Formats: sequence, C-alpha cells, structure tokens
Amino acid sequence: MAARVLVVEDAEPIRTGVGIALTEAGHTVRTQADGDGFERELAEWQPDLVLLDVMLPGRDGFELLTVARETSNAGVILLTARDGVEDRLRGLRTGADDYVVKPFVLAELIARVEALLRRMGRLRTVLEIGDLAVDVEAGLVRRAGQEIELTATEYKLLAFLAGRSGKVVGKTQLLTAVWGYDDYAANLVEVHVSALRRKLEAHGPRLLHTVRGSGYVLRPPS
Amino acid sequence: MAARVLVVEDAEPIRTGVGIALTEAGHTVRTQADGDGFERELAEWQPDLVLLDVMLPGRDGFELLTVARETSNAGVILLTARDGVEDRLRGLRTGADDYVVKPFVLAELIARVEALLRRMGRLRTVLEIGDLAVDVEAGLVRRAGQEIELTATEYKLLAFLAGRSGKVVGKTQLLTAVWGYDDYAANLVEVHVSALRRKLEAHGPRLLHTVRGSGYVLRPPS
DNA sequence: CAGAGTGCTGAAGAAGTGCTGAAGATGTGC
DNA sequence: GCACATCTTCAGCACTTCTTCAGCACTCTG
Repeated sequence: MAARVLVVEDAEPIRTGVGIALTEAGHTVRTQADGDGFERELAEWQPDLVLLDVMLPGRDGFELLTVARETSNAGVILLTARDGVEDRLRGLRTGADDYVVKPFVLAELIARVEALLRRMGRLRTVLEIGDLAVDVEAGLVRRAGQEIELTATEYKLLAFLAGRSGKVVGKTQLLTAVWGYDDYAANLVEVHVSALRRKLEAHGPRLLHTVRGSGYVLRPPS
Repeated sequence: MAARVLVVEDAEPIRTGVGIALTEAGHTVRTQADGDGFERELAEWQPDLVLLDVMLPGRDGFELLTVARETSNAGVILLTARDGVEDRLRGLRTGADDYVVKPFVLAELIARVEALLRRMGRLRTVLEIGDLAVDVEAGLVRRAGQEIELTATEYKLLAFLAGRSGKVVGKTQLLTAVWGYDDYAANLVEVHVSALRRKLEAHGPRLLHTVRGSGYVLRPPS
C-alpha cells in the first residue's frame, strides 16, 4: 500500500515536516533541497509521486516538472508560494497533476497526495492489460486470477511492454531497455518473446502481438 | 499532438463554447447533447478523452462514466454543477480522472484536459483524413472504426502522405522519404500505392488520389 | 487516329522477417 | 563442486513482404 514520494523543497522546516508527515502516513520518503541529482533519483528510485516546490535555487519546479514528465511516469504535485492563477495555470499546463498553495496545513497535503495516488491507481503499482495484471512492486504476474511464474528476463520484458501498452516497441528498444545492449541481436528478443508467450497464452488468447517490421505491442484483444 | 475529445453536455452555450475552445487548442472535438449513441461514438471514434456533464437528461454523467470505463480506455473528466463534496467524491470513486466545477474558466478546463492527456501519455499524434485515422505512436490505422492491417512499407507510405495531407507529393519525394533511394524507380511507388489503396478502399471511397504528371494526394472526399 | 507518355495491376522470384527446438554457456543455490 | 535453472547462440523452417517485370489501359499531343 505504501508509495514512494520524492520531496524537493529548499526550506528546511517544510522539507522535514512534510517528510515526517508522509512517513507517518505510511509512505517511503526521500528529500532533496534542490534539483541536483533529480534525474538520477527519478531513474533509480522510481518514485510514484514527486512533490516539487516551484521556487527553488538553481532549476525551478517547472523545469523539474518537465524533466519528471519526460523521464518517468510519476505523479507530480506542485507547491506554489503564491495563490496566483498564473502559476497555477502554468503548472497545470506544464503537466502537474495537482498543486498545493503555501502556506498549507499538513493534513491537506497528505489528503491531496493520497487522492492523487488513488486517482492514479498507484497506491499499488499494478499495470493491467485485459485480464493480465502485472504488479510491479511485488513482481507478480497474474492472468485471469492465475499466478504465472516468469524468469527474471521474461519479467523485465513484460514489465517494460506493460508500461507502454498499446504502443509499438521496437526490438532495438527492448534490447537496450531489458538487456542494456546497444548492438542489434534481434533473435535474442524473439527467443524470450516466444518463451513469454508460451506462459501467457496458457491462460488465454494472445496479448503480445507482433507488428512485422516494427516490433511488438501489448494490447488486450478487441 | 492533437487528441480526440468527446463532449457530452446538454446546455448549448457551454457545449459550443467548450467545443470551440478545445478546437482552438488543436484538438478534434465531437459533441453530444445527451447520452444517446454514446456507446457507438466511443467504439467507432475511440476518443482519447471524454468530458461528461453530471446532470444530463436521460442517463446522467455517472452512468456514462461507468460505460466509458467498461468499454474504452478514454480519460474522463466530469463537469459538476455543484461544489458539493458528495458529487465530487462519487465521481472520483466511480473512477473519473478529474472533475471541473461549474462555473469554470475555459482556460482552466483546457489546462486540465491537457494535464490529463499528458498524464495518460495520450497527447498522441493522430493524423486524421476524413474517416481515416493514423495513430503514429501505436502504429495503428483505422478507417470508420475498423482497424486496417498494413505492411511496414505501406505504413511508412501512408504516414508520410498523411503528414502532408492535401498536398501533392511527387514519386521521387516518396522514394527518398520511404525508401531512401535517390535513383528514380517510379513503378516501385506505384506498386505499393496500389496495394495500399486496395486495403484502404475496402472500407470506403478513394482517399489517395493520383495527380497525373505530379504524384499523389491524400484528401478526404468532398 | 497514331504514337508517346504515364499509370495500374497480376505474377513470380528474391529477399527479409520471425518463430522454434536444441545445444552449449553461464549463473545460482545448496 | 554439483545440480539445476536460465540465458544465449545457432540453424532451419515457414511465412510474409518486397521488388522486378510485363502487359494493358488510359490520356494527351500533334
């Protein structure tokens, strides 16, 4: 049930207070005083949600928001110092999911965090494609209620595809994402797709489709 | 960057105003005054996002929300007439992605629409030519709701033409864009255009026209 | 109306793409 | 160090798609 929350806020009392409050609410929290190393934290820790102060030393909240949108799919809540419609609109337009106006009551912040997590279906990170459920946190895969055992590679492959279901993913892309290769060895992907399919299709129709000449898509039968 | 937005709202001024504002923001919009034919529109047009007024004649917004959730994966924003916590909670519980309280400023509605689309990773590049839709990200082509299967070359050809629909594109231009050739082999293009037409025209009139001596145009019938 | 130019289409061989079983290589836990 | 699971490579097969070619139809020009 716990979510990972990354807090970027320069004012020490607020940063600490928010951190304690969120931890008490059962979430895992990491804090930063500025935007340094923001990308690394996003990529490595993969937070479910990011709390961004708009006014920061160095890169401001809007810049970090853009970064977050491009390199992760975490939810983003902005902390705006002013009540100005301008900031608020700019935040929403740039892609924030919500915003909280300072000064705020901690209880309200917690409420908004949980509301967003619930709205995003991220109080549990479960990706669903048709009757297939991929629980990213628990590393569990179920189809039609039945648990499916996958090897590490198969799981990484499926998780990556599930994260962008409906989109065509090239073999080269899979190779770099799952294996970290940069040289092209298409057959490697094919072999593992084949194995993955055998397990998935033991419980239902095909979900992992081939798009000849382009790659693969994970898509529910229509 | 355009998204397809379906607006269901009985009050004419709001319906029209929202429609115009969204269109100006670059989206494709369809509107309905009530829930009649809602299912058909969902299935055939496959909107990315649905704006639902809560208070509608016939089936209300909550009912339509349930329908949308069951039969599509469009995002849903509710327009609630009252500021009542009850409606808002019911909406979020039933699964709305966001809600906007009437009366609202158009700029805020647009901002929320775009915020949701971005959150969903659905600011998709969908090119539309008449009843033909080319979804570049998903590699999908649909005509009149029917999915059309294309080979890699046919797809590249269509995507290129769709990207400059209404303009005449020469064969040499197509050759360099799709094949990367620099030598002239007109018949190669003709063969693939022929194959492409056969598939497209199985579901409707000609869209891909020959301009004798110049090349081809993709244009809706008028 | 003839002749040249342009475009369309069916057929067939060539090339490409993807799938799978099997075998060797690598890794992991006991 | 052994047993086992997993990963990677390889080779062959099946199938699809691409390209070339040839013949025909149509249009424009003189």
